[in-house]
Amino acid sequence: MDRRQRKSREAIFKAFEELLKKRDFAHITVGEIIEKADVGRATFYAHFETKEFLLKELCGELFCHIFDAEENEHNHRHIFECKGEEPVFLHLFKHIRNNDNNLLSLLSSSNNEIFLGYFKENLIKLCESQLDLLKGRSAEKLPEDFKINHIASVFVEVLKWWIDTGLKESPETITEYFYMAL
Amino acid sequence: MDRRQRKSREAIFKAFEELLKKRDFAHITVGEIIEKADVGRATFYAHFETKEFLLKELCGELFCHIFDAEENEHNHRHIFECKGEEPVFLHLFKHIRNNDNNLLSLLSSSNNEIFLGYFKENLIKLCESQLDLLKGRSAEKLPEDFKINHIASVFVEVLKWWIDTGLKESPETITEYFYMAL
DNA sequence: ATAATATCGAACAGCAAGTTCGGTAACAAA
DNA sequence: TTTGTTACCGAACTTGCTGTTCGATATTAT
Repeated sequence: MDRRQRKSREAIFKAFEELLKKRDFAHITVGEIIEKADVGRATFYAHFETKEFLLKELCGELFCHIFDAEENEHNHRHIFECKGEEPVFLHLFKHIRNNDNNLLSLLSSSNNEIFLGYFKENLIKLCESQLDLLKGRSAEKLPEDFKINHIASVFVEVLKWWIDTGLKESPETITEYFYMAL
Repeated sequence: MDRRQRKSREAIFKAFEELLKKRDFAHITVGEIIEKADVGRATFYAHFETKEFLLKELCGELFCHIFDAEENEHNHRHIFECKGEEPVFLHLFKHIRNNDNNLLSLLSSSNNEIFLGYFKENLIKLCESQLDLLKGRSAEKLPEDFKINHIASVFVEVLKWWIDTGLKESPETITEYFYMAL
């Protein structure tokens, strides 16, 4: 890809992320984005059809980097590789509190619902391999798709509570809360 | 209140609800609302500052009728009074499937996240009196505000799943699912 | 009957979205 | 280095929606 294209694209993404931390998505204008990114109006529309497509692509990159990296080549370390023995949900809580990929900033903004929605979508794929978490609980006999959805839902809701109450607990403690709530 | 005012207000609410069933809130225009409601543009703005205020007032009326009626006088039967012995959550599931107050239509539309958000807000007040649902479970030792939030969250997520999968279960069954998932 | 007021309808300014186009600068390949 | 291509700029433009204004009309309450 042309270096100019890459530069413009990156500048737009970066400006957009900055704005998303501080303002509702609905109230962000293309004018603000291109001013902060310092690119021309026509350039923006050469890259993205609309504001909505920009958001979609941002989320795609964001969660692709976090969740889909496990299918990559061996030279690329992703979120689930770093400490193979730790429970995957503890990993997630740790990386989030670390603000990796700027995720915490976005989940803490007024746009949290948007990003939590994308987050849950990707989480569901992961939860299909975690059904044994419900072994021995009253929930064990529920329909499979209900259980998958339930695990992902509880994770997202615990995460939301954790962020809303100011990240007071350690990742280890909040992981325990998560298991207890399941 | 002037009869004219009441008529206009009702017409606007009704038109707005119809549109909300079929279209994203963000893409509904004031022009569409007043055309469907058959009122003048100035009239709309005499009643509501913006589209957003209209939505807020609609939700206020909607959930006030459902949740806050228990503080009313005795001659008004609300959602929690009709069958005093039934569990309150079963009541809720029943009334929702009944499409009382048009709630199911709104929760099934593309605007479901908006209404589920308001729904959860109101549900939390109710859940403060339902903490004994977690007695004897692993979740019993969690912080109180966590538990309240958890019960409301699971209810909303179960409700969402129920609607998304086409209301295939009876209210009784889905209530059991809810208790098993807690 | 009278005074108050809600409505209408049409026009208006303001703003943001998305398009167009000619000129300029950066790029990649020979 | 030269040449053809491509991305960018910037400014002007159309379009569509928002929210306001105002005089005229019809409805309401007293």
